[in-house]
Amino acid sequence: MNTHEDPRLIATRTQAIEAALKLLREKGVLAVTHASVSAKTGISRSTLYRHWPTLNDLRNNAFRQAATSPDFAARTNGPLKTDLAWILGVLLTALNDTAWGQVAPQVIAAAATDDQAKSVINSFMADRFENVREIFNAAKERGELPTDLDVQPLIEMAVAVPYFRKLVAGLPLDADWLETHVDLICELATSASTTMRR
Amino acid sequence: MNTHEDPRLIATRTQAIEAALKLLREKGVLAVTHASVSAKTGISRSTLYRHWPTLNDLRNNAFRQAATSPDFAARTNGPLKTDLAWILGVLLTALNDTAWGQVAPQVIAAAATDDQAKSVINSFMADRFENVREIFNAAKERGELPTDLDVQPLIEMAVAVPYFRKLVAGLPLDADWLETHVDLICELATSASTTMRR
DNA sequence: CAATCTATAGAACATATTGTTGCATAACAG
DNA sequence: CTGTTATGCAACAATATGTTCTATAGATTG
Repeated sequence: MNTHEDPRLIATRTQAIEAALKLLREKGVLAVTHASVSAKTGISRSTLYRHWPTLNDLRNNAFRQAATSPDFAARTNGPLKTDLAWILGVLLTALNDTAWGQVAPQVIAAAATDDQAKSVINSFMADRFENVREIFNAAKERGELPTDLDVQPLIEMAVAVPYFRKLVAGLPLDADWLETHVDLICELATSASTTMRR
Repeated sequence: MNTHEDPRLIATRTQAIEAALKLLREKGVLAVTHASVSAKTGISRSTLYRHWPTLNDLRNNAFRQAATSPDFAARTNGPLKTDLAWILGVLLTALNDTAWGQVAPQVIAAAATDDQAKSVINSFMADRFENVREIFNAAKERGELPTDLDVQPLIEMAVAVPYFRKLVAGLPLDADWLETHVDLICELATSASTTMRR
């Protein structure tokens, strides 16, 4: 029975991933190679190849690490605007100030040609959608929104704009923008309530 | 005086770019190299290096070609909803069915590490913003919207969501989605008119 | 047309990246 | 203590990315 893994495996993995993430943040995807991680950790190149047979394997591991590091717990105390401002503020901080912000563009980049990277980004986004959905659902339960309102398009708008500004348009994410954005989403949620039912 | 360029230069450039774009669409960025373009055109590798000294130079040239191919002329006859549905329909078609749709993710990808690619995507997006802005401005002139309405956030929402769905979330762009999206943007434009002034 | 540039083709060379393999050594598990 | 397994090291191979040189074909100018 192998309930416990060889401690050497664990040590190699954790050290290598840590170094890979550091390289990823500081010098970009291209700087993450078996050779560079080897140099940074002292782990031999051949060992790294044994753990991650290809470059994409190695890099996607660093991607996953970056994607799981930010803390995205939603608050659902209400009112809607407060909760939305909170979760989008967390997203803003994550994009501006954490590893994920530096790494996300590179994951999107890799996702264009690599399925592992695509799965990293897609599952990350699914979690983000869920965070926002919880908030809308809580607003429904409090009676702030009608229960049959279709919130999916609202969720996408809430999350799409910050990513678009950061990744595609090269525009900044600051407090002013956030306030306007939250106002618009709330405006839309309440005004659309009269028309947008599913 | 050199008002006319050597026809050999022009021939080389046009053939190489055409081949590069084809490779870009069919096999992805990674397939665009001096060697592959040489094989496809018969132009010698050394000549290609003379025209585009680095891989990025070569690829960005193909990017620019893809970015200028779709036709994005805005219609501003009104009403707002009709014009918006038109321009976003053009964008939908471009992302689903043209070279740009296949290439855009790879340009975004490259933009993460390459400034030329960043400039390609940023100027492309600036043009898209302008298309939508014309439509809102026309609506203002017709009196459909108050003249002091701040349309920038609306423009960003209109354009951000399709790109986000395509590039980041891996969601489809279809007619149903388009209709909902246009409705929401119009809803927001008119309802926000009471609150969102600049 | 002749003389002179200029772009291209082709091949040889250089270097870095991305792995692969075999073997000795060190660490672990029972 | 004994077999098993992960690691370290060095050598090797294939490919990608350029560079440089020379001969030739094509363009331009007078």
